[in-house]
Amino acid sequence: MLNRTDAFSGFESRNEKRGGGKGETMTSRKYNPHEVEEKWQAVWEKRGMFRVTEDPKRPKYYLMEMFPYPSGNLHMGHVRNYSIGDVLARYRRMNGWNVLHPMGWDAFGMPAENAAIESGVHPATHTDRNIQKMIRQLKRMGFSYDWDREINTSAPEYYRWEQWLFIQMFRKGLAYRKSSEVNWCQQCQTVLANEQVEGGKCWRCAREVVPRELEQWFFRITEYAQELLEECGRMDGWPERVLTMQKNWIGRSEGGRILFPLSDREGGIEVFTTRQDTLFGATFMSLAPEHPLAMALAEGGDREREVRAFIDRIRRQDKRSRVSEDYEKEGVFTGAYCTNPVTDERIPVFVANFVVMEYGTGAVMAVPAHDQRDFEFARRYDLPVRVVVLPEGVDHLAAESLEEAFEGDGILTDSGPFSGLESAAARKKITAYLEEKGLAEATVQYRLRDWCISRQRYWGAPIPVVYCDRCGIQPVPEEDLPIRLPMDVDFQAGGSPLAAHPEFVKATCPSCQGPARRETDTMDTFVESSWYFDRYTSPHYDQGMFDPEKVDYWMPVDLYIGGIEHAVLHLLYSRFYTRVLRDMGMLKVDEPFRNLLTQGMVIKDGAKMSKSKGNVVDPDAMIRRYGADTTRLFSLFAAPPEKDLEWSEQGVEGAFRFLQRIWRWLEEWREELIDVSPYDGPVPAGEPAASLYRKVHETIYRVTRDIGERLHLNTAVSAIMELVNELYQVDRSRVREGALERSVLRMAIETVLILLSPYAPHIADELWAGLGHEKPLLEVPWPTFREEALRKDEITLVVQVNGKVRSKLQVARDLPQGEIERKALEDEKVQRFLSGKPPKKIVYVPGRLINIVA
RNA sequence: GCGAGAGUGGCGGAACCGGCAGACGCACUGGAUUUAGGAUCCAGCGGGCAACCGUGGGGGUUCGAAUCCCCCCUCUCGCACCA
Repeated sequence: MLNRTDAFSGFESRNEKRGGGKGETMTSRKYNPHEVEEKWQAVWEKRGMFRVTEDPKRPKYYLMEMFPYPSGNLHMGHVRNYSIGDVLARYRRMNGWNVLHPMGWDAFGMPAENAAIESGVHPATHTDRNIQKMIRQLKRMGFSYDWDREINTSAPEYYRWEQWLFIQMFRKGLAYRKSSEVNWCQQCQTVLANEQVEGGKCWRCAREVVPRELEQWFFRITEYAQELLEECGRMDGWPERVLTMQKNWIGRSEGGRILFPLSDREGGIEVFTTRQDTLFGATFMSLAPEHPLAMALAEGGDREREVRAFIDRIRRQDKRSRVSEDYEKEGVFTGAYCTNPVTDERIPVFVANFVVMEYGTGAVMAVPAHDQRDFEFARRYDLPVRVVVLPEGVDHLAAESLEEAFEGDGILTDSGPFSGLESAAARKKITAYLEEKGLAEATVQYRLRDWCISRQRYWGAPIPVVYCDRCGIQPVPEEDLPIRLPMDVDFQAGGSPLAAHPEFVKATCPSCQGPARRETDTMDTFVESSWYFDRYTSPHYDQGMFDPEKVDYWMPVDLYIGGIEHAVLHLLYSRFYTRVLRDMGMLKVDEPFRNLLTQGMVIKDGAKMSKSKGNVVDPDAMIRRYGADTTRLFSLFAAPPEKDLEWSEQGVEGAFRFLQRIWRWLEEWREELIDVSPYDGPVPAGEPAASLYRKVHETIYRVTRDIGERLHLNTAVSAIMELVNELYQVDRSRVREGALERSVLRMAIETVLILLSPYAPHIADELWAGLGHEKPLLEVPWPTFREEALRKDEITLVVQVNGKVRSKLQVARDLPQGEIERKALEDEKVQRFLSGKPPKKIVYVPGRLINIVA
């Protein structure tokens, strides 16, 4: 363990013998972060400084960070995320905004339940204990949360409204039940979310996960696919990267559905294709092994056994390896044929391992000449290849000598009346032609699938429905909400504890009053996080999900900060939920998050911190050794927010040194400055006062812009450091003789403290109070800079010859161009590089440089 | 394969809209102070003796390019038999 005195050793001895040198004796205090931080945290709490209410007189600013799962341990990723948020929240407050900055707990989820299975501690107890621990950690970091708005998603007061909304969604058909294939762990006897399957294995017991067909609850997110996609194009406050990921995830393709009638029997096979222009080249059909017709077509024929064996084999294969890159394409002929609707040819129907049931119709028209997969398949099984699209400028392609499919658009050939058309036009015409015959329709296909929200787990919000043998699925009456999780459950039995709880399962049908069976699945935890930002606006409201007036005042969130790992799931679900609530008349906004900041990971030794790599840095240890201010400061200074941050112990030392440097400077100057008021006027006459004054205003300008506009939190720290370096250059004797007024010096150090306060609020408040101030810095207005202080009377002009810097000129800011040119040409160094030749051209950029072209 | 982002000293990173490359910090070196320093303060710190050369490599536009354009290389992330 680190020794606390290590960090302070410099002070211990220094303090003993301070006071000599400059003829003064003062008892100086050493910087003890713990003392300072705990003191100020208590003051802030006592003043209730972080509480916020609606205020029509001030502009609102809703800033939040993604809430954590209460694991019981704050990690560096949290520290970074919340430090970024806290700087911005404090900055906005000091600039006059009414800032909502809440925190809560994404409290449902598997880890608590797994802990219960292993240790016997109830998930609720486990979760509450963890929350208490993390609250202490967050408070110890000094984050400015309004704790009165704390949300715990596992509280019945919260999930009650989630159940309520579920019922509304059920009534509108937005929540529905269907059979689907899910990840099933045989060891744990439960469904696993996709993100809980690691490399095809259960993340807990490492047993192979198998697909299993189960009835599940879904939310109809696909209903909003088009709107969710379109809005991506207008969300200028989100990183392009995230929008692209969402667009890809939604995955819109325009195409058509085409019916291939079956030969020798009733019915047909419907395919989805984006390449209607290649229809004349479709020489066989491929079905997914899961396709209902796959087995049906083979049944009774001589290929039945072979087809069954193939389908069984493929379906047993792990889904993951089935979609891997090196998966070899194979298939089996079903013995059946269908008819190409434009050529009237009989084409064989295959079952192919690379066709997936989940996309389109689970059936693909195979065009080997123009699709690489079909091409490989055709070569392997010796199926005909027919070229029907020629690349621009090519008038013939021999199918036999083709080495790969031509997948581009081109000019149609061998396509009956459509030959000669361009691909794009042909797609439309061929679809229209078949539409008339009732064999096709133009459709849009999305990759996005409906959101499966049921989980066969205990620690989640119960889905509020009952099953009645007579009346079917019945939503629970609203007055019976919340459907509470029973506490007396057995976790050791395996399987879902709710299903094994007879009193929970036993229910009455709200329709016929007869006996019914309660749903024992719980909701995906992503459901809770899809609306918690609405709930923060009125967390104790008990008449509905949230108070309509308050939600209208605060929403949308002005800035949302979190990790990129939620780029699709959580952020897409929240966007969906916001629209559902809007369409129910409960919200007036379309989008929940106006601006999104995705912060980078915290890494150590080049890798993400993880227990298995043994490179975890514990925030508690950092606080113990350096304090919260240093921990915050380093995590903000070492990299810009969006980039990954390499944790460096030496870097942390540097941040700690910087804070000590400010502390020490004030120790040395306090007596000189204690009775002085800060200078508050125009640029003072005479040096060094004017220079220091300018530096102060330049710093205000830079820090304000870096935090407020550019979100470059790291460079703002650099700017403050520069100002502090400048303060260390101040010559005490010049102050004594009056060349540098004490008031200017006082203004400078006060500015340092104000600008620093969002980053290191405790030490800033301590030193601020030490200067005699009563109010904490959070209640002090942010300083403004004077324009005229940024304009220097005398500027350094760069002099280039042929684009290379050769000299510099000190000139008056408003010196006319002619004068400047004359001075530049007279310059000795310039003359050397001109070697007597007259300049061909002179480029003058006012205030910046002059370039002489020889 | 497709899409996005990135490549700058020994390291983390600055450099706004094309105008002094390397701010600030770390590491390192020297000095001061000190019984001592792994503390503090001050100074130095891309390469090269120099002319000069330097922002992944090559070309281009421009008076002038880390920044804009074209080609290539490398890395990171996302998607990926999507029909």
